[in-house]
Amino acid sequence: MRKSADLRKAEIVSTVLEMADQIGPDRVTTNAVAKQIGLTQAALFRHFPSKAELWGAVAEHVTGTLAAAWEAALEGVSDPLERVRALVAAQLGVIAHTPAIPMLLFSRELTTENEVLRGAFRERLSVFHETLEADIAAAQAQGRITVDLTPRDAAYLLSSLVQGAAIRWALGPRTTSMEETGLALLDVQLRLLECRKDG
Amino acid sequence: MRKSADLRKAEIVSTVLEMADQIGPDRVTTNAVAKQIGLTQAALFRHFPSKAELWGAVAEHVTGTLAAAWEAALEGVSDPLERVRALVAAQLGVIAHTPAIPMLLFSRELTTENEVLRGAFRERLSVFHETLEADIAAAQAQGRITVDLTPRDAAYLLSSLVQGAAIRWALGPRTTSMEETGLALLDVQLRLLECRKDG
DNA sequence: TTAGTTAGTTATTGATTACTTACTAGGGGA
DNA sequence: TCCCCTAGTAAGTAATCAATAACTAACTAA
Repeated sequence: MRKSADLRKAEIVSTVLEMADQIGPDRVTTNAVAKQIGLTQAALFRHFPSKAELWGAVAEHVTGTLAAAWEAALEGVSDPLERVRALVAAQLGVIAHTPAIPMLLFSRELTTENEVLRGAFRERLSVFHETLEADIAAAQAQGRITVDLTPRDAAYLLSSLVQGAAIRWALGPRTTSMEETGLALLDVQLRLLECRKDG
Repeated sequence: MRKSADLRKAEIVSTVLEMADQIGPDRVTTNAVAKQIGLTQAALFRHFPSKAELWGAVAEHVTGTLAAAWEAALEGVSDPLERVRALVAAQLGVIAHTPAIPMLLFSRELTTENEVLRGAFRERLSVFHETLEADIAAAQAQGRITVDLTPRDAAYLLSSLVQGAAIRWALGPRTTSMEETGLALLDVQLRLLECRKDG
């Protein structure tokens, strides 16, 4: 079936992401992608001049999805503690919906192969970290989070929580919901971070 | 230079680990390894019947190193809080010394390709988690760690801390010492976990 | 109706992969 | 000294990879 170039490009990108999760990013060959979609291998190169540019489009899609999820999560939320929770929850949600992301971070296409993509990903993750840090600092200023630690360290602990949950889920049997277990652990960590009222 | 088979095998395994870190696990071809050592590619197959068995030896070496590090760290340490710290510190140390480990967890050789290796790695990591969990429970019984969370969740937080530190270091510029920053963050998390004396 | 555009195919390329076969050299033990 | 085991080499193999070339069918606008 003949599709428009835009639709086909989007289909290729999403197929690459699916297959990257299923068989690993480096196993995603042009032939495998084409077969999965129902095209010939050569047809891919009508939409993307090289495989590297195909991976570039995939990376752009992923970083765009992340940014959109953060923006949506923070939409109209002003309470710093709620913003922290919303950010982490959004991150967990995107990873759960796009399980190839953790593997992608370590794939050769985004690290060894393409230094630009590696930089783009790192920059995006540092934006996440800085946003987290700022809201934590605000919560500390309100006396809602303990000042026993720096906002930077608290942000590291929270982003580590996401990464740990993602790793366990990606490597595990994937029976449980990553989002649920991640959010449950987030609640535990936030309770530790909150200033205790008891004596 | 002609070496004994045992020495050569060990040299091949350690070379694979080094190159896996430098260029990524899937980029480690038999040709690249042979060239790095100064042998012909065919010589590798005199020591390992297939590349899969070579990766098996690498995985065995890594899991063995981890187990040895844990044992050494816990040697003669009975205080549960100290054991927790020693375990996490040992884990950070091994990863810092063998930086290919995080990438290895997501490589096709240990996930898609070889289901046995994947299982071996997961089992080893769950042993780490259970040891951590037991010592945390002991520390809680002593009233040294808050009972606000389950030992399981606390262990998840600590292993996530290691994984997060490893990821940031592996993907980052690697200017700082992973072990130092990891240990510093460990202190922060342990302080949050410890029962507070103030009111 | 027709001419141009574009998504698609078939067939093939050179490079690289893991792996094999047949041969060689070198060192230690008798 | 001689011999034999073994680490190593030279020269290939089939399979698979990304990419290219030449061609075709389908859609669109004039």
